[in-house]
Amino acid sequence: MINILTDKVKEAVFSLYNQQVDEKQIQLQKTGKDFAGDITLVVFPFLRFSKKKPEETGIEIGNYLQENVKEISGFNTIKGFLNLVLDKKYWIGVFRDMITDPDFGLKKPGSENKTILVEFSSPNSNKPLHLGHIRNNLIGYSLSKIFEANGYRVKKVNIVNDRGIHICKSMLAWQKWGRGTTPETAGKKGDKLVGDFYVKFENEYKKQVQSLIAEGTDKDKAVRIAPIIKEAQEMLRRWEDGDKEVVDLWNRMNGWVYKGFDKTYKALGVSFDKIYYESDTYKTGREIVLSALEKGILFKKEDGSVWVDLSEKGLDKKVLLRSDGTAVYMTQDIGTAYQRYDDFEFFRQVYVVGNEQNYHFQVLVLLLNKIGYAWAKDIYHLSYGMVELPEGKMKSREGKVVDADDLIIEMIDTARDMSEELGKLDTYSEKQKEEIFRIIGLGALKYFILKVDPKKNMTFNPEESIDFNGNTGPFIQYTYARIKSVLRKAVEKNIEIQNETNTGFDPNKKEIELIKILAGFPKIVQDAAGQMTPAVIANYCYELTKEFNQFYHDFSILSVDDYETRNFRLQLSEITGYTIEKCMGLLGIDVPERM
RNA sequence: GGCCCCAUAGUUCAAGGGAUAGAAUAGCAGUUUCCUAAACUGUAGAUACAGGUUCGAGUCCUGUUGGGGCUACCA
Repeated sequence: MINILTDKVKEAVFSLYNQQVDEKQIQLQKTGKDFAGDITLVVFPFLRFSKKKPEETGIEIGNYLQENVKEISGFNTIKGFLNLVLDKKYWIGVFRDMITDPDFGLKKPGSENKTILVEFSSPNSNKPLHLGHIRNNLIGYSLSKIFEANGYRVKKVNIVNDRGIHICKSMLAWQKWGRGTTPETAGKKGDKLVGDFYVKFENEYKKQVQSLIAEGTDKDKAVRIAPIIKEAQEMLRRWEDGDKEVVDLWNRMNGWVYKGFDKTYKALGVSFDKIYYESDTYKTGREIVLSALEKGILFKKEDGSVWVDLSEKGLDKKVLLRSDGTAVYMTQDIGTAYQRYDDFEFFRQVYVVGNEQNYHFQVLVLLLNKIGYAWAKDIYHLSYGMVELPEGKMKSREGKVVDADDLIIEMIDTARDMSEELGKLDTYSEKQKEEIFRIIGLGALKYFILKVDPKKNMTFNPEESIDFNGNTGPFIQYTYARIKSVLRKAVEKNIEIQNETNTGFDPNKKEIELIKILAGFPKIVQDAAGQMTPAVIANYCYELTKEFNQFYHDFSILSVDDYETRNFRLQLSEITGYTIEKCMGLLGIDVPERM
């Protein structure tokens, strides 16, 4: 519709004022809430052509459009705004499209014939997942659904940082104080157990540093020479040499962690098409760096370390291989990116990584470009904001974190308490009930996080986030359950919904309003992909839900005698429920049949 | 020190340079003989400060203040 109007406005200006206008000057937008009309044209840009007052210009263009566009049934102008009213028949036409096309708003998977890679999660293998990872996972997962809905082939990938000093710290602490503990003997998830040893290491390390300082060593030196950190570094060297004992322990403990991660991923409802491990990709990275060094793209310092100079781009020099030849984070990321292009020939690669790594990705892209990879330009860093707690930033070293598993359980518990109190599910089996509690609890958590624009920092207040009223997941789920309930009642009453709507049918204002919102779904799906934000979907879904609740409150559906009205309202309810389900699906949120 | 990001009701979030800045929550006041009241209705409350660009600025530019991040031969 917007496209048709854009052309017609161009025509109008040409025929009225004999001027060509640039499409950028044609601003068509949704009419504001308190004004009559559906689409508004901003006429200010045309004043220099018409040489008339804004209102007169608006009326002239309005007249032209009404005569030449059959869907326009009227218009009004207020100041420089031309509000166009679309005919009810037009809206009923759109409504029929929605009803006949179950995939309304969604493109066929793979119709774009382009592959987008979405990297998310990217955990370290030395500690459990926390709230920050939850935001990361939810954004990444939702985004891949949104890309799919726009017709792209999507590959969800994860990179595990399984190599480096951090994992050696956990390993060392386990050797020292573990006494052979395993997740089984400790009765603990593997990632939790390994995380505990990481904390043990850090505590001991801190102690050693403090006593060194007390003995008169200065702080910087103490941090470097504490015996336990020396041991950890030695262990890392042995790992890089392939020392069997170290590698075996590394494999064993990582295995525990992955098992734990799998549980958390499963509980969150996210999955991956391919998991990369830094321990595999860092070697590729090193080869690339070495060959680039030969070509003179990089340079070597006297001590043998390899660097890239990005000062011409306004950035610093950056180390790529240490003087002992070992790889750093950046080296590994070069290797991973290369590997992925080799695997998938992506049209675009989106990294869902926190904004504290903005600099890292800026360097990565410039570097890949410098090395000569044409696909470097197709890399996009979706830099999401930090999740803060009301008392400030989470600090994993100080144990000030919200654990992912704990949070999920807490949300489900709250859903259970609330549901039992309301007592609407008393006739269901325990198993059925638990499934509903899970859907609600997770829905609350996911929606709370995804409704915020990824780019922005957000505050997570544990008390407020478990509120299930207002702009929340459960509010939307509740509306869905009510719609389902009405549809079930219709079946009980032997009322069959006919898939037809007479163009002569005259919906009331609220019904038209709902159709208008429903008709906006395809654009929302596109916008969400374009702006790479699930929040667009969440806010749309909330708006739709609220509108439906008002309709539901004000009008009867089943008890209407007039066949046509009742059938129309049932269709409207069905399509609203279906659209809610699609939206929530794009967010990775399930909807319950009842609650 | 240098570079980057952010600042909207008490609080948590919205607002592609466009109309009277939307919601939610907390507060106050209401709505259940009727399809699920986890609902609906009403009420009050905000663009950090100072300039500038523009017909028009929460949005763009400059400065100030306040907050966060990066600036490792950690990942």
